[in-house]
Amino acid sequence: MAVARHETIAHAGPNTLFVGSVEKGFAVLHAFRTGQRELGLRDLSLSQISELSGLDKSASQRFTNTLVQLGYLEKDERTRRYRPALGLIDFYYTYLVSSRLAEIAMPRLIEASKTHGTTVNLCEPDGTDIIYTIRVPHQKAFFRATIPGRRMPAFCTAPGLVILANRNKQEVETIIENSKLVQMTEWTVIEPKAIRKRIEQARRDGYIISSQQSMAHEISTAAPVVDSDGRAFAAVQIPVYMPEWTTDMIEEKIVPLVIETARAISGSYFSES
Amino acid sequence: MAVARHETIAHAGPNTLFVGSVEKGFAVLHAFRTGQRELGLRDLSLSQISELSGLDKSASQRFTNTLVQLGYLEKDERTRRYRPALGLIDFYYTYLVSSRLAEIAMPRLIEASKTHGTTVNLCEPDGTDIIYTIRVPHQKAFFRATIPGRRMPAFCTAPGLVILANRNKQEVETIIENSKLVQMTEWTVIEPKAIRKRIEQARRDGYIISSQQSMAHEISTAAPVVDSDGRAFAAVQIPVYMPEWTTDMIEEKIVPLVIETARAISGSYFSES
DNA sequence: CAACATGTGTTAAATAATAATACAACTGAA
DNA sequence: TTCAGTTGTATTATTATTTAACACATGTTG
Repeated sequence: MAVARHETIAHAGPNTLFVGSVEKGFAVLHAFRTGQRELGLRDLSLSQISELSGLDKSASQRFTNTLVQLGYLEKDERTRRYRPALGLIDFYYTYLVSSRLAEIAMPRLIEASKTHGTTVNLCEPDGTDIIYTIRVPHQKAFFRATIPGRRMPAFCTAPGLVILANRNKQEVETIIENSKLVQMTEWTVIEPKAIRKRIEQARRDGYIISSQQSMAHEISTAAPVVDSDGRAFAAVQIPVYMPEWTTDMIEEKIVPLVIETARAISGSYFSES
Repeated sequence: MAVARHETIAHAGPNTLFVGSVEKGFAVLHAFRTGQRELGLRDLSLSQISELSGLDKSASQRFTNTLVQLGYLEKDERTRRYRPALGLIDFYYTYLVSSRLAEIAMPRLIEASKTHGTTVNLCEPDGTDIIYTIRVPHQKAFFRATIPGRRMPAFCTAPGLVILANRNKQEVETIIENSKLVQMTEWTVIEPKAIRKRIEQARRDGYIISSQQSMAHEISTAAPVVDSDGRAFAAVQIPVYMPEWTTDMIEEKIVPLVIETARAISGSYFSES
C-alpha cells in the first residue's frame, strides 16, 4: 500500500523527498482539463472529480475542499459542482514573468502581428507536445484554439516540426516513437517516413508551411528559435485561413516575417546574457 | 504544533478536510512570484525558497523536489537554482477553457482591438485586486504590464473602479477598507473620499477614464460587464499612452468602443444561458 | 414515494510527512 | 591553497497528518 499510493496516480517518486499529497492536489486540477476535453463539462461534481482524477471519494473530498479554500477552485453551493477559479491564473503570470524568452519575444510578436494583421504565437516543446506559450490574437477562431496553454502534438504541427528540424536525429526518433500518431484532420500526415521527410525539408528551408494538418482551413507557418548551438527551444508560428490566404501570399508575406521574428528573438536571447 | 502548521502559512483550515501539504506546495510556487517582485530574481536557490515561502529547509527541499518531478519547476543542475517550468501554463488553460465569460469575451475583445489598433483587456475582481484575465496586446509596454495574470489594486485602476461602481455600497466600503492605499504614481488618488467620488462618477457615466493612476503616461478606460441584476463581475479595459492620445480622442473613440464591447459581453453572458 | 445515487461529517488506525541530524559540495577570503 | 562559512543533499526515528471506512443527510429519478 505504501507504494500503491504513488503508483495509482502517475510516477514512482519512490524516495522520501516526494510529497504525494501535492501530486494528488494537482490531479484534481487536471481532472477539469480532461473533464472539459472528454466530457465537455465546465464544472464537475465530486464523483466526477473522483472518477477523472483516480482518487477515491474521501480523498477527492479533502483535496477539493483544500483547493476551494486556497482559491483555486470555486464551488456552486446550489448545484454542488466545482470549477476552476481565478487563483489559477497566478501561475501563468509566475511562469511568464520569470521567462527571459517571453520577455524578449513579447514585443517582437506584437510588432509582427501588426505587420499583416495576423495572429502570432510563440510555442515551446514539452515532451511530444508543443505548448502555445504566448498568443497575440488577431483573428477570431475556435475558442480553445485561441488560449495560451493549449497543447498540440509536435508531429503534425508546424512549430513542432521546425523545432524537431533543429534537434538531433535521436531526439527526433524518440519523439516520433512516443507520439500517438493520430489523424487530426483528413489531411494529417501520420506515416513516420513522411514525417521525417517533412522535418528534413524544414531543416533545409529554415521554416515550414503546414496546411490543414491539425485544423481544416488553417495554414500554419513556423520558424525556430535557436540557442547558440543551433538547437531549437521554441518556435514562432503564424496561422492563416484558407480562402483569404493562398500559398503564394504566404510564401511572399508570412514566411519572411516568421523567419525574421524568430531570428531576432534567437539573436537577443543569447546576446543579452 | 498541530495548529501551528497551518498558521505558519496562511489560513486556518482547522478541519480534517484541509490538506496542509497542498498549501505548502503552492507556497513554494508563490515564492517565485514574490521573489521576482521583491528581489527581481528569475530563479531561486533552495534557501531563498525557504526564506520566501516560510517553510524550513527540509520542507523546502521536499516540496521543491516534488514540484520538479511533476514538471512545475525546473532545476539548473549547474547553478542549483530553481525556476518555474512550462507545466504551470496548463492551469491558465484549465481556467479559461472552463470560463463561459472568457469564451464569450474573446472574439469581441479581438474585434475591439482591431478597431483603433489598441490593446484590449478583460479584468476580473479578486478581493481588493483586479486580475487581467485576457489580454489582446497591440502596443509594446513594460513587460510585466503585458502579461495575463497581472494583479493591480482595484482602488486605483479603471477596471477596479467601474466594477466597484456597479456593486453595492457595502462591498465598496469593504474593499476600500481592506486596500493598502499606496501611491503607484505621483498622481494616484488615495484619499477614500476622493475614491468614492470617482466611483460615484463612474456609476453615473457607465464608464471611467483614469489618467496615470497606476503608470505614468498611461490613460486607462474601462466599462463594466454586468449580470442580469446589474452587478459587475468583470470589466473591459483599454489603455492608451499620452503623447499620442488626448482626452478628447479617448472620449470620442475609446469610450464608445469600451462601452459597446462590455455591453455586448454582458448581453451574451446572460442571454445564452 | 421508494430506491438509488451523491454529498457530508466523524472516527480509529497507520501511513506518509516531518524535522533533526550528519555529511558533502561549493564559495570566497586570507 | 587552506580554511571557515554557507548552502545543498541524504538519512532517520518519531509522530502528526492523512487516510478509508462508515453512517448519516440530502437530493434525484423512475
